[in-house]
Amino acid sequence: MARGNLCSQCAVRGSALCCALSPEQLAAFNRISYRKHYPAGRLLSHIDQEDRFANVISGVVKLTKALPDGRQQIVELLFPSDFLGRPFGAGGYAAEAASAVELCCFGRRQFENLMHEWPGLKQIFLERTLDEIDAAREWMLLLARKSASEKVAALVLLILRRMQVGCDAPTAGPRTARFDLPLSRSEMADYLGLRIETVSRQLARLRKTGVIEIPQGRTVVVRDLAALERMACDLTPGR
Amino acid sequence: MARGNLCSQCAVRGSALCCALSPEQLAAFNRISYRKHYPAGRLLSHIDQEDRFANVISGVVKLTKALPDGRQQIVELLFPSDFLGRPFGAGGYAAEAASAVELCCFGRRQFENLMHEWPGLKQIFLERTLDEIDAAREWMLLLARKSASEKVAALVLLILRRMQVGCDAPTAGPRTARFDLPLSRSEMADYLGLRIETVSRQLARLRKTGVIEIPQGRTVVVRDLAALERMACDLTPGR
DNA sequence: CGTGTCCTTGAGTGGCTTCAATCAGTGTGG
DNA sequence: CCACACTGATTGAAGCCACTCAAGGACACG
Repeated sequence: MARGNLCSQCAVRGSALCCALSPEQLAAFNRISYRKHYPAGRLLSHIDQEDRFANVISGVVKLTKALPDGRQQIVELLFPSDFLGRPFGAGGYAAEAASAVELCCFGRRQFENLMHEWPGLKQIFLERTLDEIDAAREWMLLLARKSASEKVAALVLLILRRMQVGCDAPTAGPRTARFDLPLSRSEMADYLGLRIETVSRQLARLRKTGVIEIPQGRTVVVRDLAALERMACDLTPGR
Repeated sequence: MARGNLCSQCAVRGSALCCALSPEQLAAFNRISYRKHYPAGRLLSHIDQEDRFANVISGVVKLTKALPDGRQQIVELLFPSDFLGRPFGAGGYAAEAASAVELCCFGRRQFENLMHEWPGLKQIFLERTLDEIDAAREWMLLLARKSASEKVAALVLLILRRMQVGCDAPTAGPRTARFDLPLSRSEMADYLGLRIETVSRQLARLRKTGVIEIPQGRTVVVRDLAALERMACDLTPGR
């Protein structure tokens, strides 16, 4: 729990909610926030229970919903600069660190008050929330209508896009890329509405057709990005 | 297009976004809004294209997303008092009247400006948007993890709950209810991620087990609400 | 009475799941 | 250093649920 970090030097300064804050506001925000590290697999539910919210600084967080009988579904993946928490209401999700995670934490009430004091903050929070709805609906389309192979291709593409933001952002992305999946096969299945074996088989299929390589467990090399986009029925042209 | 309707006497006065408005604000809103009727099946996309938003006053509107090859999915159903439109961004949905619909329309820019002028409006809009996310994620769980019979039961339950709001709202709902489905079998399938034949078969199954009756096409009588809730894996106890 | 739409029902198929075995990688203890 | 256990991933075989294709019924309309 390291306080004293300077928000102005934060890795997600320009992309998280805080990008809407003036220097003075940022200084005020700096005073009420603190950083915290979590290992992969750690439950973050206490974040909600202790009335805390957070920004993801590094790593990936998964939000899951479950049925009483154990069936479960990841309903969102949070990447660096994403917001974690459910203001003005309950929630009902479980949050868990999918990889090692660094969070920027702050009090629920404090944040809600700041939103009322600083209209710019509420505005950008609202816009992000609307974007989240768009993303959720896009995923509904995937869950309901896409085949297993389309689903897996779409997920690889999603991770590729979200991970390479920040590291390097060439105007026109490269046609090939290498990265590590932040999810286990089981988590991929939980996000895609599939079984782990199906995910494995579809990844093998992508590998056999030369679209990707999997030199080692979680490492993926995209050989043919265009083909991957085609297979994913991707509609969002390189954001 | 009937102007001159009094917002203060509106059927959804207390439940739509406008519930956050003071009498003066409501009067101002009254001046920029007008009512419009649409027959079932009419595309409402122009609402977005003409930079207009709306509240649903009566009837049901469906929001759909589609893949290039024609596969499509209803991503949300809008009931009376729900908001139609996507402020601060694109959207990419098709809106269509599922039944005969009456809308309360207003200009996009005007509404966005009002949100900036009246913090209470923006606040309630934000809260509703967050609720929509919760609903979308609940539906993701359904689409990805529930069986066909669970899906159909959940949809009947959803419609039952959303339709009986307003007409009669006993504290503890009755254990039996009768209503008309605002959706065709085809639309039910589009919302549940199923085929029309599967929906038909599962409805027949519910009928044969005595949980519901279907005296006529779209008319449903729920005989055993508790059983229906059980079959739907329903988690939200009578809201 | 014919035509169209919507819904139902049946038969057969296929894609994903289920069950099960194997493999690779890692850590542990003798 | 190696045997062993354990976890995560892969692969195979069999089964099932929802899909596909197809026919027929119910009802409204001209």
